[in-house]
Amino acid sequence: MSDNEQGADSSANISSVPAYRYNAKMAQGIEEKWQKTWDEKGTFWAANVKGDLTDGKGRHADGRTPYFAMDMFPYPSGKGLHVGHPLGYLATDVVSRYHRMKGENVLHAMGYDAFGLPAEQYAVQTGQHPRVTTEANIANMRRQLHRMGLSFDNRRTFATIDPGYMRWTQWIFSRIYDAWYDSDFVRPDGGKGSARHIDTLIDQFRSGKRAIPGFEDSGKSWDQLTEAEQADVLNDFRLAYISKSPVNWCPGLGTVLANEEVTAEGKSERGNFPVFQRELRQWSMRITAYGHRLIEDLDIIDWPQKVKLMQRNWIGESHGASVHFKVETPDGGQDMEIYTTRPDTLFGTTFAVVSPEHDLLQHVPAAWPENTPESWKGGYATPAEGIKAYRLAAESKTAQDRVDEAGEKTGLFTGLYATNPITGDKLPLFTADYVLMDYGTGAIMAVPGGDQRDYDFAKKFDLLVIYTVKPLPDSGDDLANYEGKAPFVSHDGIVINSSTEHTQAKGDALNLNGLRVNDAIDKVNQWLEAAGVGKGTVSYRLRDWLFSRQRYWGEPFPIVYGEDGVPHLLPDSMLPINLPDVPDYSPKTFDPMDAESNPEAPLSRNEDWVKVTLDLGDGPKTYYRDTNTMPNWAGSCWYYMRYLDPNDTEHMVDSDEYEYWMGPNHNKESGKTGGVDLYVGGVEHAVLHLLYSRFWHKILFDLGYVDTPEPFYKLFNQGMIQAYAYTDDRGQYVPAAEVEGGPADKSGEPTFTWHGQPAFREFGKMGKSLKNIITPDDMYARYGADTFRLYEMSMGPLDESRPWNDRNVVGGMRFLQRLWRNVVDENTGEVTVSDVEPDAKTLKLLNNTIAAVTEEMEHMRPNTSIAKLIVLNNHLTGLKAVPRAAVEPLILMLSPIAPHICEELWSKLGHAESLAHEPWPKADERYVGEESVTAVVQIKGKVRAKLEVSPSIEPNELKDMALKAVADRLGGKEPRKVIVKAPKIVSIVPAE
RNA sequence: GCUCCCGUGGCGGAAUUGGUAGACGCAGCUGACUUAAAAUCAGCCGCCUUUGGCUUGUGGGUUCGAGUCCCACCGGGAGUACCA
Repeated sequence: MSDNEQGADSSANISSVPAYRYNAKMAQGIEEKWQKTWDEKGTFWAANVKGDLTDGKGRHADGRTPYFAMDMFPYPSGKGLHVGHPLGYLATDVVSRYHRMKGENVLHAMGYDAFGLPAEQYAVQTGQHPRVTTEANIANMRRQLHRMGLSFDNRRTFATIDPGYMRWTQWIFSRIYDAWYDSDFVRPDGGKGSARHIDTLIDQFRSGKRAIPGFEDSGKSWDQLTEAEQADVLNDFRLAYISKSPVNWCPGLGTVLANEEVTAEGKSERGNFPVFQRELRQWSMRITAYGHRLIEDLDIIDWPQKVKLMQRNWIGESHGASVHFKVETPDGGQDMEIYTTRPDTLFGTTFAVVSPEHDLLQHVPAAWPENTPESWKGGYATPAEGIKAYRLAAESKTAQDRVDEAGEKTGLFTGLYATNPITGDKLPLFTADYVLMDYGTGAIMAVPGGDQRDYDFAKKFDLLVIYTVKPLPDSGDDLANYEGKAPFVSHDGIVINSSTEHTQAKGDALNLNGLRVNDAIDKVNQWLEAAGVGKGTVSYRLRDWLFSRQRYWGEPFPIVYGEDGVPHLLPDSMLPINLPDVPDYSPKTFDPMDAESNPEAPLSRNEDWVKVTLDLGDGPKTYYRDTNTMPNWAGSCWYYMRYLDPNDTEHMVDSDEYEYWMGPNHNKESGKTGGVDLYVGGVEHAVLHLLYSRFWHKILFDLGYVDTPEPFYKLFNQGMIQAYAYTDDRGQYVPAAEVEGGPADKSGEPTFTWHGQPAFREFGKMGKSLKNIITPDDMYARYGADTFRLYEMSMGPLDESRPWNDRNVVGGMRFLQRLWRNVVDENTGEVTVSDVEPDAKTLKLLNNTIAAVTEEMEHMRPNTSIAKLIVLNNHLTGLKAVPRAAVEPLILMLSPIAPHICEELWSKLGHAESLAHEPWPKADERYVGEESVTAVVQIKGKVRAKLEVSPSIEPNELKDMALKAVADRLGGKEPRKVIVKAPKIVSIVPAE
């Protein structure tokens, strides 16, 4: 290849710009040339241990350490990328290139999450089939990413919509459907509880080892049940099951949604439409079975604390007790089970509350008991009448209403009384909407002396308040500070007023007085269990994962229903189940407030597809396909494994490849946990994708398909790139590119103008409507991909958000130009480096830079790496001749960040092979460190003198020098104290 | 309300276990080169009342020494919300 091809700039001949200056145009030529070379030579092809990826071009895996660096794969939206999107991709690319140079076998690839709402909505907008628009969007995104020089193994790319991929998504669903959670089973790793094949459950039913729920007293054996009865029993155990409880119905989107997709305000995360609770038959996944393990295993992975905390909070494990209260009802009494985290406060319970949906409310008396205070009746003539009205009012409240009114308690007496099992006290039973049906048991014991909500309620209805915990004696706090004003809610306290001595309780005596709260909880739990009225339990906030959507653009379920409505799993040989053509693939949406509307799946519009004749082992019969589709999270739950073995038609992933790339011993950095070595993506997936993915992985682990319990060992959240946007004086956004900066005003604030009018700056996201979008394509045209990469990597720490500032990009460009000039004569294009030995100072700087940059790269700090490389380059610029022995390591160290220009310079320096697999420079220990250091002499912490000393100076020698240097300040007096930290600091405390 | 994170020059940001605050870049200023400009190169560049003093959101504390540790407050961001 000739230097002239990309070096000569035709415009340079007219102006005075040197012919071989590194500028945008030259960068473009260099970059496209190297991208082509990498593609042709398969430079970034990672070698597999077996299978058809072990072909000639990739280097063979042979014992090299594997390193798997992965990005959260993107939705190919129609808008294309802006400069904020690829920050994480650039980070993983820099890391991948660095590890490749460390001699590791690096797996780095990119796929596309192409099902789901964004792709479908874009298709609906443009009136084209989703497959057409999705594939066009993928092509455009692939082009933008390719132009960035990302070092992907392009043989391993795929999209979730590919039939060869979707087949395995459906296959995994089938495995989950055919599994149940055996909480008594001891796993090979020693833990208790495991997913197992549904046949093991059937065996337990058959053998009588486990009673068949619902048929305990029927005397029927498993084989005497009808097919429909069996299916119904199994449904309650399967990990993928048809839910019978209320689900989130979003009429505005025309689909049901998972809890994770509903905001705190009760709106859909996408579109912000109201969401209603409706009883609809929908697919659900039993993620609650894994609640504890999903929390527990956070300890063995290297994730940001923030994300771990968000997952812990979302799962919301709380330890408490369930306690049975007897309730006197007209029909002879009912049992009420309550859940509490503070069983130690049972003696402070003065009333009880059930949620308005609670079953107990069907057993209320016909009339109010005598002496019922008027305020408890809510103005209603009978309990039943009041409860009906109260329930209706509670149901009509949106989640937002509940949030707004939090603190303002409402409620109604039920006419019933519950008996406290410890004290024997008769407690009035209320219903109130501050008790939620879907948490705990939907019923609580109210302790106004120890809980703010119960206290508020007690004040409103004039109920008794008893304190059963007082502040610790040495806390400086006193119960008198609370009485009549507030509950004492802290766990740090001493139990009081809690003994059966003066009560009518049955069973053994119990005295909690004087105990610390946690000890009292243990003691009371033992008592409850012994008395048979309760026990310690664990409760979760996490709900099962609603898994079906009424959408066209998703994976169909591998399920058909017989004429009798019994579901049947289709055999693996029938996979994939492809999407049919339908007359109209757009979702059926409704008035966003129409809670009574019913979902209508687009797939149901193709009757020929829905109704099929199949032979499922007992002769041809008519079946009806499930017309729901899976949520887009399905495809992204397991894609990381497919990169390992993308073309396998026999397995989801080959077990030897899994072992090599992700197994428990694949890489020292991931310890024994295994998993993806580095996973980079936005924090917005903390409780969505990352929770679902862990859940699926654990099922596959339990069932033996993978041998590591966690999918992602190290997680890193990149920050967001923010941007300035500008408005005119009417508040309309104006194009940011056309705004000019003005002088600072009187208060020091900068001013801005747009075509002469005043403009106002605001700060936030990059977006089309804000008219401040800058695309990678803009950057390629103005500076080239290397400068773009350099700028994004130098902006600051990768995990922090920061503003894009167009003006600063030029700094990176200048650095690359200076590096170029250090190697190439701008006018002639000749290589100018010298083969002379570097001088002592250059050697020092070079080796210190290598040591420092290596350290920075290990910790994913490209910003400080770049700063140090600039220092080295600036030093070389000042030399008469640039030594090859100094500039070559510099080029190698810069190459992960600005790979194209470095490849070009490397080849100009006479190297025939790409530098992608060149060994990372190693610092020569003889030249690391400094000749002399500046020691600082401080008096009372203030710098009073500086001394140039040897790094190995003896502390006593340094002390003498320091005392001499500041002798005049000490006035001849002996200092009170001298602290010597050789060779950097001498700190002197003078005499008074 | 609760929990977590973050506050450093005009701007983006540096600063091992507490040890010279402001690396590197942008912007700005001076000079060289140039008819001139750009580019490039060499310098300067926290603030003030400049032999010195002050300075990492504010006020305290611990320490010989605090951007870093502790307490309180102010400001910004994120998560979460009647979860018993």
